[in-house]
Amino acid sequence: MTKATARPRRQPSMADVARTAGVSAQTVSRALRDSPNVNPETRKRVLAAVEQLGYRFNNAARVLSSGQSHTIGLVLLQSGGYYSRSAVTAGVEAAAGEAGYAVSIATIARLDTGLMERSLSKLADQGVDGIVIAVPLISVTQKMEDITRDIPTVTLDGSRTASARVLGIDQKEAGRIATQHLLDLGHRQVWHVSGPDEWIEARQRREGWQECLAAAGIEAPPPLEGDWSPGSGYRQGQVLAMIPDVTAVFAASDEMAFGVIRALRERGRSVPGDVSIVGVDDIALAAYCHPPLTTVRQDFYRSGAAAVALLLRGAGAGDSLVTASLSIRESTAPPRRS
Amino acid sequence: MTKATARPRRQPSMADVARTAGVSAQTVSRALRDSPNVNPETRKRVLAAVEQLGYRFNNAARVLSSGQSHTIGLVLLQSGGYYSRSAVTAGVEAAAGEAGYAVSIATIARLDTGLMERSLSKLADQGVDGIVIAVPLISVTQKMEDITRDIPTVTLDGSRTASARVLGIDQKEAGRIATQHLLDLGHRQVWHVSGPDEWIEARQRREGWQECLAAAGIEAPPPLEGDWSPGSGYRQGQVLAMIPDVTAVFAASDEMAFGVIRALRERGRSVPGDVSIVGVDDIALAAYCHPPLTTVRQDFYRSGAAAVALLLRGAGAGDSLVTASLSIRESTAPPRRS
DNA sequence: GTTACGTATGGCATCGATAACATAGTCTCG
DNA sequence: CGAGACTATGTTATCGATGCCATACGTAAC
Repeated sequence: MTKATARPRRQPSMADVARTAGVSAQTVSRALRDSPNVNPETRKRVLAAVEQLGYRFNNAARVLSSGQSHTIGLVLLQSGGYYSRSAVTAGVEAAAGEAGYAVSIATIARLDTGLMERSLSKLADQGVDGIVIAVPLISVTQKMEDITRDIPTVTLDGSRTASARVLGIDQKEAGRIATQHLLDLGHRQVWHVSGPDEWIEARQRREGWQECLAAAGIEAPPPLEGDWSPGSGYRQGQVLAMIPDVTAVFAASDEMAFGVIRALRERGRSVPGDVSIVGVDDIALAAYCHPPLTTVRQDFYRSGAAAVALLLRGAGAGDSLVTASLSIRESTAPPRRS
Repeated sequence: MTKATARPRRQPSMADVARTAGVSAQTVSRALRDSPNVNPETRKRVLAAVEQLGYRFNNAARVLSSGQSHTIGLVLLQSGGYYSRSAVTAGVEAAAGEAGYAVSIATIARLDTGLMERSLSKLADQGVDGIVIAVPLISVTQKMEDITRDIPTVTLDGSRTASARVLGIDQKEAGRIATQHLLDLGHRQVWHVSGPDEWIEARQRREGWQECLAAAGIEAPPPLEGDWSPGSGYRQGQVLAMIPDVTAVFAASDEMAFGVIRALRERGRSVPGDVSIVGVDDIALAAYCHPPLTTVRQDFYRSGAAAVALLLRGAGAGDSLVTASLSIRESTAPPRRS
């Protein structure tokens, strides 16, 4: 080991590398990046010096002088329940990482405008180059406008800010697919357990359901609102169990769907014998619980990745909503002959 | 507005604020942070100027001059299946946020030493002040040693690096609790569907199971290895279904447990009538699927938070393993009289 | 044989905040 | 009432990399 042990632990800087390699700091900088004009021989010397000293560039300095943080911020909701969360995260991180970007996260405990403002501020303070909001925007304040004006932002739901581009999975389509499947089986009416009304996803799925029923000339029954959790599905399932002629239910999430199923069975209704149920998400358990759940699968991973692409490559790639597809399992069947 | 509108959109700097407030930049800096010695009057002027200009501090500059990034890195596994992931993330982010730290994430696609090295490098390059590894370390390379020597690191499983402090949920305890519950019900033998062997969590749960059986004077049957997913549980469940005298199974995750249940039922074994099953995690669906699953609940959120505390407050808080508790539901029952 | 241009490299200012030191006042106490 | 301590503020150097401009040397062109 040639390294002096005197200095306790200062990270070597570019100047140190330059000295070791016998060139200027500027040349080191060039050699370590693009650099159309660096002698291959020189570059080799520089890289050797880097290796020898264990040099690691200082991100802060780089950001300060270049003005680019190469970091994008991701706003998430803390709620453990919502399945798409981790898939979106993974997609964002993968796409960002591939482009050489880091991902910094800001979690909000619940849907709240104040918390949202604070998260965006936090990310803005960190100097992120772009922001992906994976949470529905319930309202857009002046402060949020200010931030998203300066920093490119993509929201993953259908809400719109002045400057935020919008990307999202086509949630209406999910509602339509699910409902149509039940109608195709022969059901005359389809009930709906929706997500919380603040969620644009929830509203869109509900609209898809309504439109599909309307197209079939059916008047939609009042939707029952849940909060995505199995427990809320269970509670609304208890309500549904008291209504005699329910034969088909579309739940806005798989977890709620299983809650509904449990409530119905406890009240003596069989699934799919008496009632057919469709969920949304296609969580891993959907195929293994009892009964295996028919559900609408959506590619959140891809959607997260697309958000980043949109952010980095600017417009262009955009607007292509990731589409939904139906996984048909045993929780749906034709209605019993009456 | 005294500011010239010529400059299109440069973020205002501290100097600008100082000028507007009629003080020096240093005073602004002091006013905006701790600052025991700033005249309240002056501070008010500064804050007014900040407000007026829409000043937002430049993180990179702050990091560069202070040497502290106020960011901690979090290493995650991309696998959607593993439930604890999002809970840990939330805990880490909450605790970090409270302490004024940002969280930067690095996801690895699978357990692989090379990928792990790259993630750590990435985080080190970003200049994080600390790292939380929420993934089992299958092996520790020289490079990883180098990085974790410079940067305080906490791993959330039981593995040890030279300098990484270790925090973790007591996984052995989880295995013991689950197994003991089954023995207490009167079962004479408990089978085990484990997680992948690279996971320390999996090994520890298996050890807990083995020790518990040993303490009861029972020779443990060979464990069946899964990968945490419902599908792997299903496949091992098919194996179990072919063995006549299986009456109790401990699965190392809830998702695998449901896979096992499905396979057993398809082969005509009822749960809990013929076979009792215990899982681990207490996912939201555990209480609502059929049958409701008896499972070992562990507080991953708290564990993530504890990791951050350990990182920031140094030692001291440490070593308190978050403990496990049993949620008893309908998937377990005494064995049928034979 | 100049002019013009391309390549490889070095020098210096700069990004924006902070640390360390310096400097006026103000207060306290023997 | 002058020394020492404390308060509030300003000055200057510094963190580490990059942008811009300058320079030295070839080399192709007219």
